[in-house]
Amino acid sequence: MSSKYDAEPSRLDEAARAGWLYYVAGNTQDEIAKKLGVSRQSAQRLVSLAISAKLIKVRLDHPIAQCMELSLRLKDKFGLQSCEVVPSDPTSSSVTLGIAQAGAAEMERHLKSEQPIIMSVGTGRTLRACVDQLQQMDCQKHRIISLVGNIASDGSASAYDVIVRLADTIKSPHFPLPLPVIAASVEEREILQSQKFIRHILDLAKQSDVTFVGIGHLEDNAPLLEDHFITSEERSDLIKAGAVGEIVGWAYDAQGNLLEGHTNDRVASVPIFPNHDKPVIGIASGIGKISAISGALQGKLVNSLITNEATAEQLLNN
Amino acid sequence: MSSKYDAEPSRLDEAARAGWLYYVAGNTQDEIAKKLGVSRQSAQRLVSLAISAKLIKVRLDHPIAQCMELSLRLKDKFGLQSCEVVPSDPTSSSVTLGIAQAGAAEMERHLKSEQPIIMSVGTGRTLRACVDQLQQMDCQKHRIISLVGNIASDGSASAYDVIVRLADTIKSPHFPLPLPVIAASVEEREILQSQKFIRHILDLAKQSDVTFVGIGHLEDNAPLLEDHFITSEERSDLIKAGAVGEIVGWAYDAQGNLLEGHTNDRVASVPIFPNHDKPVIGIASGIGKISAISGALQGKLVNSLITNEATAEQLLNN
DNA sequence: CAATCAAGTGAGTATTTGCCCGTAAATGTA
DNA sequence: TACATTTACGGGCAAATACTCACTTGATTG
Repeated sequence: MSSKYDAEPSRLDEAARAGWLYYVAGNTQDEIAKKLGVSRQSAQRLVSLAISAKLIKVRLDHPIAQCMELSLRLKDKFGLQSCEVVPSDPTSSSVTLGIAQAGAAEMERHLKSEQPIIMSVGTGRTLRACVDQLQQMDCQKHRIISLVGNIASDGSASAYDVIVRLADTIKSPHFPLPLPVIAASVEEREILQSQKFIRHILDLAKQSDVTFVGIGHLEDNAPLLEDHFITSEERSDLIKAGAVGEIVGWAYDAQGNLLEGHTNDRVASVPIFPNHDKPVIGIASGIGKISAISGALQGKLVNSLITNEATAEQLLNN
Repeated sequence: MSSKYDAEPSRLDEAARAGWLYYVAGNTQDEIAKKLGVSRQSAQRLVSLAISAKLIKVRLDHPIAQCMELSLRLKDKFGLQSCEVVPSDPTSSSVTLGIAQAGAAEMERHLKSEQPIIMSVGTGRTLRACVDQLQQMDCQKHRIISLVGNIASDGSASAYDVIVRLADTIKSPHFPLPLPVIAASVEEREILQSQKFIRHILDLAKQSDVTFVGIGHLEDNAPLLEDHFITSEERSDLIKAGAVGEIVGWAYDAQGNLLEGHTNDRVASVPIFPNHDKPVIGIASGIGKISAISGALQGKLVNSLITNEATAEQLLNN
């Protein structure tokens, strides 16, 4: 007679119950307190725990006119397959506010497909925030591929381990790319990528039905730099060569042309091709990323975009 | 800035924006009012419009959520006073897993009452499992009544002696029903039930503030049969007459109508009445019991239910 | 053109919620 | 064991939110 149910319901279970009663069933905290047999204050704590534990996920399902307009104009200007613009909160400092929910919604849209699909993903803070907003699903028939290695130059795994977290949430078979982001040399990259199982992953990535990538800038606090995938010198070289941004490690200039040479000779990520016919969705926002996003759009490195209002406006004034 | 893209923001758009700022960005209505340039009251109206127009979608990402939704739907479908659905553990074969804890919790909730109460209980494996989960309490002011006799046709006491065990755990005065479950004849039932102290118990049972019963099926391995309260022939007769389940011995059909005649003429248990105003809580789970539970719910023989996820889903697909 | 009506607004008010803080229980430490 | 520290609890209160009501506006219509 021993089981996981014997244990008194964990605090999180209670929080889930309280959160459900509050947000879904519309009870007041007093009613919840009565139903759960606790004080009102405890009920309040449970509800707020449900929020802070990310049990509660809120989404807005409406094309706001202003954002619609921006989205249309962006599609027009850059020939995008699709574009979603979420409202900005001018007073919030969070970079991913709203974007994360929209990205998660887009991912879910694809994951709900009846047909088995191959979804490939990049990495970074933004994608990670999206994945954190995903709801639990059972997607055993789909396959998730990582476009980018997760090993830093010091051998540690990346802090923004998007693919593992993603696969965990949606219970999909997944294929991380056990490579450095940028190999030590051209030869090393060749050797690493010629391994049979790596070739298999690269091959799967090519068949992707949908791709989600973040867009990295190359300013002082470039993600590639902060995560120690490139050195400060390498960044300077890239800047001198005209680089404005990077996608899964591949650096490109203001027109979205992939750079020849420099670190691009050693990037071990899955190659990216402009003008892909399947959806390649860039998720990015922030004024610091304007030129990086603009470049990616101009070079058609991505054909879909999820961003926010403020960023969209900047992109259009560009 | 005027172009084909311009669309004046409709009220819903404003509502969407307000809802977004409120729920996603976490602004207060005052802040929203300022940002949208309207009064605080208007902001409040926009936010509530966003909810009532279903623009805002809240999800709870936790196994409990599923159960709460099922519970709500069951309440709706069968007009129940209350309904609790506990998670199913697909890997466990135990019928009472989780149910027992939930049932015990519900019992404790009532037993904690300051006012002296009368609680009546049926019998069976499920109720026994609930009672086994009860914590020791001191409930001398309450009274516990058995709804059903505990004597089998061979004179032995029932193996699932719920009431004694219950009273033992909570130290309450208790009133077992020293009768067979099903008398040998209509006359015998009359004689037995006319005894003064039996009448007293039946009378107490009528005053019950809360009632807990199991729900028995009438398949091959029907509890009534296994415990030798009825014979195999009697079961066949019942089935032919349309019986799908029984509560404290009273057999009923798929619509929850108590059968006329058959063993029901001789059942010595406390009578049960549909549409009771006090809580009558059925505790049952298992796919084998679906039609029995469904009948009990349709006929309002119980007005509250404790079951598990899998059973709840079946009941709703019915 | 006045009457009617639907929809929206702000003021006022009741209810609900968030949070501080002192106390009590649980947990960790010597 | 005794003591320190953390954790949880509930009372109380100010802030935030929901609701009611009387009024305005503007469109519709007989």
